[in-house]
Amino acid sequence: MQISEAARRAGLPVKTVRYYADIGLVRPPARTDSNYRDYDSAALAKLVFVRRARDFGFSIPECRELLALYEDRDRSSADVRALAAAHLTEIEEKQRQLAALRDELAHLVNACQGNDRPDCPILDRLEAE
Amino acid sequence: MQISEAARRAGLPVKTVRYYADIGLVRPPARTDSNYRDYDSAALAKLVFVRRARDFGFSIPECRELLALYEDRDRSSADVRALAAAHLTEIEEKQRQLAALRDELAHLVNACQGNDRPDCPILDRLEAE
DNA sequence: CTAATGCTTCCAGTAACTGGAAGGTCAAGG
DNA sequence: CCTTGACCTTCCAGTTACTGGAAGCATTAG
Repeated sequence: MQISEAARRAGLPVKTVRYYADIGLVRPPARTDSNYRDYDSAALAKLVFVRRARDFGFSIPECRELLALYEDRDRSSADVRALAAAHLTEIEEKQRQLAALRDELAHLVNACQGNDRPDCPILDRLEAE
Repeated sequence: MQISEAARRAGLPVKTVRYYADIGLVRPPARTDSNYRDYDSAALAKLVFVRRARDFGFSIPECRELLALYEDRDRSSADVRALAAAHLTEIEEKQRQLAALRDELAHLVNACQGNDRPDCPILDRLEAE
Protein backbone atom coordinates (compact mmCIF):
# COMPACT_ATOMS: atom_id res chain seq x y z
CA MET A 1 0.00 0.00 0.00
CA GLN A 2 1.07 3.61 -0.57
CA ILE A 3 2.30 5.85 2.19
CA SER A 4 -0.94 7.81 2.57
CA GLU A 5 -2.99 4.70 3.22
CA ALA A 6 -0.42 3.30 5.64
CA ALA A 7 -0.37 6.65 7.42
CA ARG A 8 -4.16 6.82 7.55
CA ARG A 9 -4.47 3.29 8.89
CA ALA A 10 -1.70 3.86 11.45
CA GLY A 11 -3.24 7.14 12.56
CA LEU A 12 -0.14 9.13 11.70
CA PRO A 13 0.61 12.09 9.39
CA VAL A 14 2.27 11.11 6.11
CA LYS A 15 5.22 13.35 6.98
CA THR A 16 5.75 11.44 10.19
CA VAL A 17 5.71 8.06 8.44
CA ARG A 18 8.28 9.35 5.96
CA TYR A 19 10.32 10.66 8.89
CA TYR A 20 10.21 7.27 10.61
CA ALA A 21 11.48 5.69 7.38
CA ASP A 22 14.26 8.28 7.13
CA ILE A 23 15.55 7.63 10.64
CA GLY A 24 15.28 3.88 10.15
CA LEU A 25 12.60 3.35 12.78
CA VAL A 26 10.03 1.78 10.44
CA ARG A 27 11.23 1.27 6.88
CA PRO A 28 8.88 0.19 4.09
CA PRO A 29 9.87 -3.29 2.88
CA ALA A 30 10.02 -2.17 -0.75
CA ARG A 31 9.66 0.59 -3.32
CA THR A 32 7.48 0.46 -6.41
CA ASP A 33 8.87 0.93 -9.92
CA SER A 34 8.04 4.59 -9.64
CA ASN A 35 10.02 4.81 -6.39
CA TYR A 36 6.94 5.03 -4.16
CA ARG A 37 7.30 3.59 -0.66
CA ASP A 38 5.37 0.32 -0.51
CA TYR A 39 4.09 -0.75 2.90
CA ASP A 40 2.88 -4.26 3.75
CA SER A 41 0.83 -5.34 6.76
CA ALA A 42 3.92 -6.09 8.86
CA ALA A 43 5.25 -2.57 8.34
CA LEU A 44 1.79 -1.19 9.07
CA ALA A 45 1.70 -3.17 12.33
CA LYS A 46 5.03 -1.63 13.30
CA LEU A 47 3.70 1.85 12.53
CA VAL A 48 0.67 1.21 14.71
CA PHE A 49 2.93 -0.16 17.42
CA VAL A 50 5.13 2.92 17.31
CA ARG A 51 2.16 5.27 17.25
CA ARG A 52 0.76 3.63 20.36
CA ALA A 53 4.14 3.65 22.11
CA ARG A 54 4.52 7.35 21.24
CA ASP A 55 1.02 7.97 22.63
CA PHE A 56 2.33 6.44 25.82
CA GLY A 57 5.08 9.00 25.89
CA PHE A 58 7.93 6.74 24.84
CA SER A 59 10.75 8.59 23.07
CA ILE A 60 12.00 7.52 19.68
CA PRO A 61 15.06 5.72 21.15
CA GLU A 62 12.74 3.95 23.59
CA CYS A 63 10.44 3.05 20.72
CA ARG A 64 13.44 1.60 18.95
CA GLU A 65 14.18 -0.59 21.97
CA LEU A 66 10.56 -1.65 22.30
CA LEU A 67 10.43 -2.42 18.59
CA ALA A 68 13.49 -4.61 18.96
CA LEU A 69 11.78 -6.44 21.83
CA TYR A 70 8.60 -6.61 19.79
CA GLU A 71 10.43 -8.18 16.89
CA ASP A 72 12.28 -10.70 19.00
CA ARG A 73 9.63 -12.50 21.04
CA ASP A 74 12.24 -14.74 22.66
CA ARG A 75 13.53 -11.94 24.83
CA SER A 76 12.51 -11.73 28.44
CA SER A 77 9.40 -9.76 29.29
CA ALA A 78 11.39 -8.41 32.25
CA ASP A 79 13.22 -6.20 29.76
CA VAL A 80 9.96 -4.68 28.63
CA ARG A 81 8.71 -4.36 32.17
CA ALA A 82 11.86 -2.53 33.25
CA LEU A 83 11.57 -0.12 30.34
CA ALA A 84 7.91 0.61 31.04
CA ALA A 85 8.44 0.87 34.80
CA ALA A 86 11.20 3.43 34.32
CA HIS A 87 8.87 5.40 32.13
CA LEU A 88 6.08 5.17 34.66
CA THR A 89 8.29 6.73 37.32
CA GLU A 90 9.03 9.63 35.00
CA ILE A 91 5.36 10.16 34.29
CA GLU A 92 4.46 10.18 37.96
CA GLU A 93 7.13 12.79 38.66
CA LYS A 94 5.81 14.93 35.81
CA GLN A 95 2.34 14.47 37.24
CA ARG A 96 3.42 15.74 40.66
CA GLN A 97 5.09 18.81 39.19
CA LEU A 98 2.13 19.54 36.99
CA ALA A 99 -0.30 19.22 39.90
CA ALA A 100 1.76 21.61 42.02
CA LEU A 101 1.90 24.07 39.17
CA ARG A 102 -1.80 23.82 38.51
CA ASP A 103 -2.73 24.33 42.16
CA GLU A 104 -0.54 27.37 42.49
CA LEU A 105 -1.76 28.92 39.26
CA ALA A 106 -5.40 28.17 40.14
CA HIS A 107 -4.92 29.88 43.48
CA LEU A 108 -3.49 32.92 41.79
CA VAL A 109 -6.23 33.09 39.18
CA ASN A 110 -8.85 32.87 41.89
CA ALA A 111 -7.12 35.52 43.96
CA CYS A 112 -6.88 37.88 41.01
CA GLN A 113 -10.07 39.87 40.78
CA GLY A 114 -9.85 40.45 37.06
CA ASN A 115 -11.18 43.95 37.29
CA ASP A 116 -9.67 47.20 36.09
CA ARG A 117 -7.50 47.93 39.07
CA PRO A 118 -3.84 47.67 38.17
CA ASP A 119 -2.71 45.64 41.16
CA CYS A 120 -2.85 41.93 40.56
CA PRO A 121 -1.82 39.11 42.91
CA ILE A 122 -0.56 37.09 39.93
CA LEU A 123 2.06 39.65 39.13
CA ASP A 124 2.86 40.12 42.80
CA ARG A 125 3.40 36.42 43.21
CA LEU A 126 5.48 36.04 40.08
CA GLU A 127 7.53 38.99 41.16
CA ALA A 128 8.16 37.71 44.68
CA GLU A 129 11.44 35.95 45.33
CA MET B 1 26.87 42.73 38.32
CA GLN B 2 28.35 40.24 35.85
CA ILE B 3 26.29 37.65 34.06
CA SER B 4 27.32 34.74 36.27
CA GLU B 5 26.15 36.47 39.42
CA ALA B 6 22.90 37.59 37.82
CA ALA B 7 22.36 34.03 36.62
CA ARG B 8 23.12 32.57 40.03
CA ARG B 9 20.80 34.98 41.80
CA ALA B 10 18.04 34.41 39.24
CA GLY B 11 18.48 30.65 39.45
CA LEU B 12 19.22 30.32 35.75
CA PRO B 13 22.14 28.95 33.73
CA VAL B 14 24.45 31.63 32.31
CA LYS B 15 23.73 30.36 28.80
CA THR B 16 20.05 30.91 29.33
CA VAL B 17 20.55 34.46 30.57
CA ARG B 18 22.66 35.19 27.50
CA TYR B 19 19.96 33.60 25.36
CA TYR B 20 17.29 35.82 26.95
CA ALA B 21 19.45 38.84 26.14
CA ASP B 22 19.91 37.65 22.54
CA ILE B 23 16.18 37.27 21.92
CA GLY B 24 15.47 40.59 23.58
CA LEU B 25 13.48 39.12 26.46
CA VAL B 26 15.69 40.51 29.23
CA ARG B 27 18.51 42.74 28.05
CA PRO B 28 21.23 43.97 30.42
CA PRO B 29 20.96 47.75 30.78
CA ALA B 30 24.63 48.28 29.92
CA ARG B 31 27.98 46.81 28.98
CA THR B 32 31.24 47.38 30.83
CA ASP B 33 34.32 48.83 29.12
CA SER B 34 35.45 45.29 28.43
CA ASN B 35 32.12 44.52 26.75
CA TYR B 36 30.80 42.42 29.63
CA ARG B 37 27.03 42.40 30.14
CA ASP B 38 26.25 44.48 33.21
CA TYR B 39 23.05 43.64 35.08
CA ASP B 40 21.39 45.90 37.62
CA SER B 41 18.74 44.97 40.16
CA ALA B 42 15.89 45.84 37.80
CA ALA B 43 17.24 43.45 35.16
CA LEU B 44 17.78 40.85 37.85
CA ALA B 45 14.16 41.24 38.96
CA LYS B 46 13.05 40.63 35.39
CA LEU B 47 15.19 37.52 35.17
CA VAL B 48 13.66 36.21 38.38
CA PHE B 49 10.22 37.11 37.06
CA VAL B 50 10.86 35.23 33.83
CA ARG B 51 12.32 32.24 35.64
CA ARG B 52 9.25 32.00 37.81
CA ALA B 53 6.92 32.42 34.85
CA ARG B 54 8.83 29.69 32.98
CA ASP B 55 8.52 27.47 36.06
CA PHE B 56 4.81 28.02 35.74
CA GLY B 57 4.95 26.68 32.22
CA PHE B 58 4.57 29.98 30.40
CA SER B 59 6.17 29.99 26.95
CA ILE B 60 8.66 32.66 25.94
CA PRO B 61 6.05 34.66 23.97
CA GLU B 62 3.74 34.45 26.98
CA CYS B 63 6.59 35.59 29.21
CA ARG B 64 7.06 38.51 26.87
CA GLU B 65 3.41 39.47 27.28
CA LEU B 66 3.56 39.04 31.03
CA LEU B 67 6.74 41.09 31.16
CA ALA B 68 5.00 43.85 29.23
CA LEU B 69 2.16 43.74 31.77
CA TYR B 70 4.70 43.62 34.57
CA GLU B 71 6.44 46.69 33.25
CA ASP B 72 3.27 48.67 32.71
CA ARG B 73 1.39 48.59 36.00
CA ASP B 74 -1.39 50.76 34.62
CA ARG B 75 -2.74 47.91 32.54
CA SER B 76 -5.75 46.03 33.70
CA SER B 77 -5.19 42.98 35.86
CA ALA B 78 -7.95 41.36 33.79
CA ASP B 79 -5.38 41.00 31.02
CA VAL B 80 -3.11 39.05 33.32
CA ARG B 81 -5.97 37.00 34.64
CA ALA B 82 -7.08 36.06 31.12
CA LEU B 83 -3.56 35.02 30.21
CA ALA B 84 -3.15 32.92 33.32
CA ALA B 85 -6.63 31.42 33.05
CA ALA B 86 -5.97 30.32 29.48
CA HIS B 87 -2.79 28.72 30.66
CA LEU B 88 -4.58 27.00 33.52
CA THR B 89 -6.99 25.36 31.11
CA GLU B 90 -4.08 24.01 29.08
CA ILE B 91 -2.43 22.62 32.18
CA GLU B 92 -5.58 20.88 33.32
CA GLU B 93 -5.95 19.26 29.90
CA LYS B 94 -2.35 18.06 30.05
CA GLN B 95 -3.05 16.77 33.51
CA ARG B 96 -6.01 14.70 32.31
CA GLN B 97 -4.02 13.17 29.47
CA LEU B 98 -1.09 12.43 31.71
CA ALA B 99 -3.32 10.77 34.31
CA ALA B 100 -4.93 8.55 31.67
CA LEU B 101 -1.53 7.59 30.34
CA ARG B 102 -0.19 6.84 33.79
CA ASP B 103 -3.15 4.67 34.75
CA GLU B 104 -2.91 2.64 31.59
CA LEU B 105 0.82 2.18 31.83
CA ALA B 106 0.58 1.29 35.53
CA HIS B 107 -2.02 -1.32 34.71
CA LEU B 108 0.23 -2.81 32.07
CA VAL B 109 3.29 -2.84 34.30
CA ASN B 110 1.32 -4.57 37.03
CA ALA B 111 -0.08 -7.09 34.57
CA CYS B 112 3.36 -7.92 33.22
CA GLN B 113 4.93 -10.58 35.35
CA GLY B 114 8.50 -9.54 34.64
CA ASN B 115 9.76 -13.09 34.57
CA ASP B 116 11.65 -14.91 31.87
CA ARG B 117 8.68 -16.05 29.83
CA PRO B 118 8.56 -14.29 26.48
CA ASP B 119 4.88 -13.35 26.48
CA CYS B 120 4.23 -9.92 27.91
CA PRO B 121 0.92 -8.06 28.22
CA ILE B 122 2.68 -4.76 27.60
CA LEU B 123 3.67 -5.77 24.11
CA ASP B 124 0.28 -7.36 23.51
CA ARG B 125 -1.43 -4.15 24.49
CA LEU B 126 0.84 -1.92 22.45
CA GLU B 127 0.38 -4.23 19.50
CA ALA B 128 -3.41 -4.31 19.71
CA GLU B 129 -5.33 -1.98 17.47
C1' DC C 1 54.53 36.23 34.60
C1' DT C 2 51.63 32.71 34.19
C1' DA C 3 47.67 29.90 35.05
C1' DA C 4 42.99 29.76 35.87
C1' DT C 5 38.71 31.63 35.47
C1' DG C 6 35.29 34.39 33.29
C1' DC C 7 33.66 36.85 29.60
C1' DT C 8 32.68 37.49 24.46
C1' DT C 9 30.75 35.86 19.74
C1' DC C 10 29.46 32.47 16.62
C1' DC C 11 28.32 27.87 14.87
C1' DA C 12 26.02 23.72 15.42
C1' DG C 13 23.06 20.41 17.56
C1' DT C 14 19.11 18.68 20.34
C1' DA C 15 13.58 16.09 19.62
C1' DA C 16 10.41 14.98 16.67
C1' DC C 17 8.59 16.55 13.57
C1' DT C 18 6.32 20.23 10.11
C1' DG C 19 6.02 23.25 6.04
C1' DG C 20 7.13 24.27 1.54
C1' DA C 21 9.38 24.18 -3.03
C1' DA C 22 10.43 21.74 -7.25
C1' DG C 23 9.46 18.06 -9.83
C1' DG C 24 8.06 12.92 -11.20
C1' DT C 25 3.69 9.60 -11.68
C1' DC C 26 -0.85 8.12 -12.40
C1' DA C 27 -5.95 7.88 -13.32
C1' DA C 28 -9.95 10.20 -15.10
C1' DG C 29 -12.37 13.41 -18.09
C1' DG C 30 -13.02 16.11 -22.45
C1' DC D 1 -4.04 13.11 -26.87
C1' DC D 2 -3.94 16.45 -23.45
C1' DT D 3 -4.80 18.37 -19.25
C1' DT D 4 -6.09 18.56 -14.50
C1' DG D 5 -5.63 17.12 -10.00
C1' DA D 6 -4.13 14.16 -6.59
C1' DC D 7 -0.66 11.53 -5.46
C1' DC D 8 4.36 10.67 -4.70
C1' DT D 9 9.54 11.92 -4.39
C1' DT D 10 13.74 14.57 -2.35
C1' DC D 11 15.72 18.31 -0.09
C1' DC D 12 16.00 22.52 2.60
C1' DA D 13 14.52 25.23 6.30
C1' DG D 14 12.10 26.23 10.53
C1' DT D 15 10.05 25.09 15.04
C1' DT D 16 11.14 25.55 21.07
C1' DA D 17 14.15 26.87 24.34
C1' DC D 18 17.94 26.18 25.02
C1' DT D 19 22.89 23.63 25.28
C1' DG D 20 27.67 22.49 23.98
C1' DG D 21 31.86 23.79 22.15
C1' DA D 22 35.57 26.47 19.83
C1' DA D 23 38.37 30.58 19.45
C1' DG D 24 39.83 34.41 21.59
C1' DC D 25 39.95 38.64 24.86
C1' DA D 26 39.84 40.32 30.14
C1' DT D 27 40.64 39.88 34.86
C1' DT D 28 42.53 38.08 38.94
C1' DA D 29 45.35 35.04 42.18
C1' DG D 30 49.67 33.33 43.30
